[in-house]
Amino acid sequence: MPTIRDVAKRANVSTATVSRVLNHHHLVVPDKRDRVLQAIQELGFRPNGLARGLINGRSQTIGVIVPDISSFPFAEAVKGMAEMAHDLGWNLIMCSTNGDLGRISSYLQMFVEKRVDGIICMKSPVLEEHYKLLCQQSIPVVLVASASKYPLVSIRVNREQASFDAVNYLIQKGHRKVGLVSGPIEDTIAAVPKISGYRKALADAGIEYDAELVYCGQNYLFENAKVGAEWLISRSPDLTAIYAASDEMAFGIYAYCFGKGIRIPQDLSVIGYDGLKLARMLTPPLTTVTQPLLQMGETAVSKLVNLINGLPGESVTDMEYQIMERESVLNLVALQ
Amino acid sequence: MPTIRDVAKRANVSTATVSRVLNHHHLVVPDKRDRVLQAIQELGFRPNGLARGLINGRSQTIGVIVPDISSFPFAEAVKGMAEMAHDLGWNLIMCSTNGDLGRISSYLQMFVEKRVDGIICMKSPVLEEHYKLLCQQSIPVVLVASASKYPLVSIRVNREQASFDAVNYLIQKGHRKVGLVSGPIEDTIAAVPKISGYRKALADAGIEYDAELVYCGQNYLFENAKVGAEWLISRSPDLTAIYAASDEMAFGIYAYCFGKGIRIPQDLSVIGYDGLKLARMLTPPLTTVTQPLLQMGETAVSKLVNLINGLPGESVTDMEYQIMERESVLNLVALQ
DNA sequence: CTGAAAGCGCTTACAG
DNA sequence: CTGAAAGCGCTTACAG
Repeated sequence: MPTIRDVAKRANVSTATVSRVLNHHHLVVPDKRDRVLQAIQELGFRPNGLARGLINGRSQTIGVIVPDISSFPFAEAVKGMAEMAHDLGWNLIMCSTNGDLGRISSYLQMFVEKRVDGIICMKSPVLEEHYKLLCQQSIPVVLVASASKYPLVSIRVNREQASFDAVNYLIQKGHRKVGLVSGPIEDTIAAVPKISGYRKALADAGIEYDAELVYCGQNYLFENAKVGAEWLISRSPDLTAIYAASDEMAFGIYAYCFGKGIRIPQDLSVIGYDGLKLARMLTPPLTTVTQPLLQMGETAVSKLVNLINGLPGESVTDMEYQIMERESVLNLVALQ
Repeated sequence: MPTIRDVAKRANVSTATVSRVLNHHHLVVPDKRDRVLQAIQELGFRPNGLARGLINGRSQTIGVIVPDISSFPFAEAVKGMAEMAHDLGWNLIMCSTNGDLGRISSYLQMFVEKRVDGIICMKSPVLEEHYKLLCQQSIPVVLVASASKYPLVSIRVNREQASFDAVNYLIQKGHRKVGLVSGPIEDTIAAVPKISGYRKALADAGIEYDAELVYCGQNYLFENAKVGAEWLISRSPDLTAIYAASDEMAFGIYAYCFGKGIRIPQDLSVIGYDGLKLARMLTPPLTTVTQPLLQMGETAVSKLVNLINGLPGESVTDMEYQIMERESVLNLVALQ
């Protein structure tokens, strides 16, 4: 593989000059510049990014940690990151913890060794040891859909408010007995604020909270939601609506209802959370709290690049969400 | 950030000795080894991967090109890659072409500059210019679910055979009028062999081919399949089964049928292709040709690492697929 | 077993 | 505007 010295020799200049051409220094005389460019062409020379990184102290690389790349919401956000990274000329090193939080430390170590210029951490906790390491190495971090007691730049949706709005939407449509299929109560980042928004909306409408109407799953997945639907409906056959903490869970509720001959929305209204492509594919199309997942991924990268370049970033960015009205919620008010 | 010299100074040895400890050379006297280890601890030293890569000519990094990370099948395969990469101690640089094949060249260039040790290319064409570059730089490549006229190591499912089996399965169940919702005919990698398997299965059973029973979409997505279902059913109301070229397309057919009151499988049988998590979630659960997507991703990484280490690899690995029988195909034979 | 020294491929003051 | 030289942080023959 040709090096900068080969190019220099062929163009009959010094390696310094070649380097200048490579880095678009404008103080190279046109004649030499052309010779260098031509030599680069002829040799098929490609600068060694490792050597560049070593000397510049920059790798043009961003480390990304996600819990599970194949999970629907993460996959959409990661796509946004990949797009923005491409547009801005950065690379992404992708790491999936696959539910094993212990891997976070080892990935962080690896990021340090690889000298990534910044890190995006999606829905993964930043513990004290992690935070210390990041500070010590002074690597900028952007959190996505996560939370931390440390002052890190964070991009998220206000889950409590969004949940409030979702449940309030159901209430406005005349639903008084509203079930919740939630994620695990231990998930303080996502499950707890959603439950809290649910409770506030009820309280706001003067509806008493009923623990029998809240099912907490082990995760946010399909199978769990089927169990949750069964759990809720068998205990409270008269509920008219369910708020699902994820679109995939809403899908599980659909499947359960279909099996039992329960019609959506005629017999049961469902509202989801996430705003996946999937939500549009359901029959009937799912009304859901839509987070701009793609855009969150894009924003994460662009904010991180700003941080890397020394620009300040506001600590928390609340992204806009919206309740995407489709056909899974019955308007009881209109029926009266 | 401390360097190897700081460690050496603190441990009162040479940098060479520190390096030996780092690389587990067993010819370091225990006393010094311990001092070095302790100095590393105290300083929080982390070797600079860029410097190591520069000198070793290795970056411990694999470049991955996929058409769209957020697409269901790719996301599952990428998860497999990430898992195996983690287990084997490699990093993945992830690049999504997002349908723009022109990006392949620029990603390849970037991979060369980053000195990746190998490349995985998923369902993306390797053109002459790409192949030349790869040979010239002698970077090992593994193709996944792709095809190439060049002798590259390739991991795939025999799509023609799998399609043959899928259609044959329908025929065995008594279906004689079988529709096909295919991807674009220009997709010689995936669509053409599937169509060819479909035709062979019909021919084998003595059923005449009918062009009115084949719909070619623009892609493999949900919306397209709805159009396809409409197209097929309006032309041939008496067809009893449809073979969908992707699970997502099968989902589209489900949605269309649901809207029209066509029951699956009572009125129409559907068989899919891919074997996504999604297939299990449908109602009724989708019978589908299941490719081991996760495992294909894992295999891609492990084979690539072998190539990088100079071990030979057989050029084409046909992965096992299976027809996962669920509940979307009616057995007409049993009904007679 | 271990250290001094050269070198991986690049960039950047420095002097001219 | 440009070249010689030093240096980024590491590894590895080489000699001892």
